[in-house]
Amino acid sequence: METSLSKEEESCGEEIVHQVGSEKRAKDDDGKPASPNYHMNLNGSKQGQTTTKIERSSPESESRSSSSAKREQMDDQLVSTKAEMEEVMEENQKLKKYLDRLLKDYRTLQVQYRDVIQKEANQKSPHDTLSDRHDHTEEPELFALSLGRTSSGTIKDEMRKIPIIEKMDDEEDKEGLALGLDCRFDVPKTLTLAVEPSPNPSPENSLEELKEEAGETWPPKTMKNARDGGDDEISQQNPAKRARVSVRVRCDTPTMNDGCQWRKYGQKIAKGNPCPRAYYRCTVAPSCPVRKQVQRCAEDMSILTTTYEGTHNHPLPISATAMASTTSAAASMLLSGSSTSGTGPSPSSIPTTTTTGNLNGLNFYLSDNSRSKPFYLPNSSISSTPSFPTITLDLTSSSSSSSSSSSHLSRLANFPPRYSTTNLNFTSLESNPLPISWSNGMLSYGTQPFNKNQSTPSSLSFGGQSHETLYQSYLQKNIINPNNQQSLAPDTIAAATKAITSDPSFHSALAAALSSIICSGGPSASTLANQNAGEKSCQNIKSSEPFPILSSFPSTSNANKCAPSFLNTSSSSSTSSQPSALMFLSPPFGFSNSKSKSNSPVDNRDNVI
DNA sequence: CGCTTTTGACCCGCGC
DNA sequence: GCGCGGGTCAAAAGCG
Repeated sequence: METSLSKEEESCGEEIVHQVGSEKRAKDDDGKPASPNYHMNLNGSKQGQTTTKIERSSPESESRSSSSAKREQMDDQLVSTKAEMEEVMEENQKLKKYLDRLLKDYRTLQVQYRDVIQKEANQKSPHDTLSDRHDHTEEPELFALSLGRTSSGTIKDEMRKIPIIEKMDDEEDKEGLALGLDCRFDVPKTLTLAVEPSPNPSPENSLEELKEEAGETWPPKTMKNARDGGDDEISQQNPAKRARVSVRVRCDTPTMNDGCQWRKYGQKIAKGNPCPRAYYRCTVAPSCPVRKQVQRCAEDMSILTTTYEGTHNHPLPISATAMASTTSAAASMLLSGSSTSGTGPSPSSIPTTTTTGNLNGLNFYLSDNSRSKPFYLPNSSISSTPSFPTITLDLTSSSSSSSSSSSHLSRLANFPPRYSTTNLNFTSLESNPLPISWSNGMLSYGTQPFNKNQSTPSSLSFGGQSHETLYQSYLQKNIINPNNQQSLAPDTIAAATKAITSDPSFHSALAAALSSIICSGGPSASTLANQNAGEKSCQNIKSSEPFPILSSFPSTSNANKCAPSFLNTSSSSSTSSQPSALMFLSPPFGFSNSKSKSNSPVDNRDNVI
């Protein structure tokens, strides 16, 4: 630096350019002031955002006055910039807090909804109550294969966690940056809640505890025990209780970016599918037990199936928490499916109990038997290995198709699930009275067409009322209150779902919660840049305004490689003149702009998957 | 040099 | 008991 400055002095003659902080050195090199004429570059100023040049031509008076005027101007600029920055930071803090609250609300909704489902199940089979099962087996019914959330443990355990979560909230508020999906709400006394801990485990929730809750360790007990001959706890564990969440998306990239970091540890040609199945484990934390399998669909190579198993025991990137929420919701549906005895179209040759229905907009396909495999392998046989209940989020159907649900089912008929799966087809029906649809990673809400560039949809209004309040009031009115419990159809989960989802308050709350996910997500929101992008997408939110539904679908050209197919199969592409999607589920479902290599682990090297 | 991917080997559970 | 298929390990290779 010094050398270059000296050279500059020599070369510049009378005019010297140097930086603040080097001024003295430059001036004293020859013992004299370097020059009466110089430019002072404030580029290295602490603010780092204001660059101002001060030009002093000569010691004449008019030059001095001009210089002082410029100094004043610079000061004004500095002051205004500082004020502006403070405003922005303040607003940023508000937004973060607001977003945090919305995420918590979303968690709350999930928990309470699951509780309703659980109550339904308990009512239906009083001899096999949840508490009984817990007492006898210590195996939680409220499993959440939630990738970052654990709901294992008894209800009492979960209840004990509530103060912990609140404590974490406080800590997060202090930090002002953490965006957990934890809940904070007043627990109704009449409501038994299974509150899932934050993906950011508190010290009280040690990793070991989380592992125990999840019933998992790494290496998985199944392997560990088998090889070490260790404790036989796992052998007592019903493998059917270990759920998986499978996500089917159309994706051209080797893997979909879900916000986590994965390391490939194996690849196998599965029977019935020429495409190899890749095995990944989470590398965000060394001891994280979460694994995922990635495989292309045999009948449609553009469909990528990603199956998640396990629960993260570490804080998750924001986009990963979005996925966690999604999978958690799916796991909740899986739970409901397991507690639903309805039977539907089931291929005669396949020992599958199937439940189909339209849960007021959620077209679901539930199938259940003792064996489950996450992948549709049309030419495969039933697996001989024990497996886990699997819920499949089919995001490949086009919502533009008016018969999306039936087409989905017909496809299932053509390629029946040889393995037990629980499939959720979040595809809208035109007759859908509840304007929630979710297809190809896009979740739409509302009946009014909504331009994604529009920041505030008319169909959504939260007013000044907290959706948390709205939902809780609804719960009190229609669900929690035992007097009104009969307003729910007692024998079907569908009725419960319908009752919940048909309520406008729930609509609002759900929309807000999901929007919060949208804001928190991004194709690679684990990176700071994309976190900023995610925050950016939320910057339109004013806490005093009705919650705007944002289009957070990446608009950048490198948003994701899957976007084309993704958009092509959606009724609400960003270029559509009549978009129906009010909310775009930001890519927990990847569509990666693979910033990190580990986010697209197979990358180009794997030319098969 | 450290991390990740590749890939053959190995182990296990299940059905026959 | 054997074979099959799924899942994982671990050494070697690749990559930045």
